[in-house]
Amino acid sequence: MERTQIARVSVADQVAVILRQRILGGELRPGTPLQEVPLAASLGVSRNTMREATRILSLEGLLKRSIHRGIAVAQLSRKDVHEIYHVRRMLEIAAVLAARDRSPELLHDLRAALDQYEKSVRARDWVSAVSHDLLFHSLLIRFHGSKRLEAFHQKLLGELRMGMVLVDRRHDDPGMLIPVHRRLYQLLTAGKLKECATVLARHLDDSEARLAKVMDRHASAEAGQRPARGTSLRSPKVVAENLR
Amino acid sequence: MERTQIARVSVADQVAVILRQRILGGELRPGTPLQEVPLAASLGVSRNTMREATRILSLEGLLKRSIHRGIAVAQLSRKDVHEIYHVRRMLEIAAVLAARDRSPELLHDLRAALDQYEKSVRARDWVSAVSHDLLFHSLLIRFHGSKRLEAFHQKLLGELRMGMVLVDRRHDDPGMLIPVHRRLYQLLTAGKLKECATVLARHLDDSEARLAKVMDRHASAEAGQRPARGTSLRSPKVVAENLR
DNA sequence: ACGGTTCAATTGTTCACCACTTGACAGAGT
DNA sequence: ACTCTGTCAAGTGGTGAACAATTGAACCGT
Repeated sequence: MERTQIARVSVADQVAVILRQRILGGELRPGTPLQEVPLAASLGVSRNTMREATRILSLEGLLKRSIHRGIAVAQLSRKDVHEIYHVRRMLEIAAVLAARDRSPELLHDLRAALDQYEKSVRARDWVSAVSHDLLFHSLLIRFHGSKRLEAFHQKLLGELRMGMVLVDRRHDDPGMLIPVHRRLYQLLTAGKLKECATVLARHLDDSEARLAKVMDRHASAEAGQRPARGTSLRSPKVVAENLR
Repeated sequence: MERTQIARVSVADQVAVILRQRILGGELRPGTPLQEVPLAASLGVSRNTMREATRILSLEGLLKRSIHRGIAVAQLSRKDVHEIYHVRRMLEIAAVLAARDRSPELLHDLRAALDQYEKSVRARDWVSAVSHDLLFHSLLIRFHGSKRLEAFHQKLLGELRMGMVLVDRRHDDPGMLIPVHRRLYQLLTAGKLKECATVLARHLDDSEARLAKVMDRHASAEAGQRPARGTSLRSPKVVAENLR
């Protein structure tokens, strides 16, 4: 029988999904302050429900709550990026090395992610390309056979993606990564796990370096435009000017 | 100046802390159904605040929410235990191997945890003993230098501890683990990381086996007392009988 | 014994309200 | 001009009461 999981999710969860999409999709950029009342109104839910949703996302690390000061989309520092890549290296390499018993379906999923990735790149759909790039890495984690690790890794990728939305795709070619991923897949199916691990390690190093570079460029460009202290969460003046 | 971080936590967070203590301390046993209204009333907070707290704990894995069906203290299966130990092995062993640059303060904290552990065992304070046993392992993770890994590991230990509260301490001697921990500490300070890692691996295997054994015994004992299906979350009959 | 119906209990969600904190602003004092 | 201080509006934290939706036990007729 087709076990179509009936949509049995609370409104708060759905709101969290929507906000997550907007953040990860780059619609809500890091640092953006959010106000409960307008946000709740814009989605047609109550303030309490919105608060539950923001609570979820703040525990995921996508939003940052400062008590009595408001909520803002989280911002990744270069230190955060380095930390996340350190953990990714450990988890993903260990996953590949643990891939002795690789199920056909998992390999099939990897293949599908790879194909979708290439397809998106050819179609110049960068958002979809990044998604399938990261999906490929998520699938690697499944070799561990641990739901908890999968969830944790997914959370890490979510945070990382927040840093990625900043990058200017005109100066960065996601298509470059196609051959590496394809190589990883081939080595994996061939059972050459150690070689696969070393390629993966280099791939992650390279990936981190590219992201760090683009973040540096972004940070220095930003420093010229904004005050050094960063924008405060509250800004009555702006509101007042909008009312005029 | 003394930067005493002023307690700046929301009520919901404090409620979460209290519930966490009760769950981890064994006061609220796995499977126990919780009702929002009485629980909120017992702590003197509103239902909304209590819902925020339960949301936090359910995301931590300590509570399990079934929509419209209520909340219950989560229950660990043997499969969960195995999974958690698999992840622990990976994280903790990697941490030890990464302990080339071991700071004196971290070593000092490890030493302190060790001492406290032994002290608690001598005082027959099992709850405190378990706490410091796990604290020792948490500190190991700090060699990674990653806040995110620390938080994740902490979450794993929290879940694990929920399984531990079931064990009957009369049939299990926590003091047995003292020499192993002491050995780990010695090897670590001596810089014999590889040897330390193998000892740690065996320690974790042993630890898992002991917990699995005691959980099996508990499960079979429970099966004789309760209906096979497990208790349902709602039970109006009981309430009605209490009112008579 | 079986299958459908009723119904009270509980959770999900909304709403209105108040307390408290924050940060901008204006005026006093130097 | 500069700093300090009190004021004030905006916004979040938290409460309590209401209503809607769902569940599952009890009931009922066959």
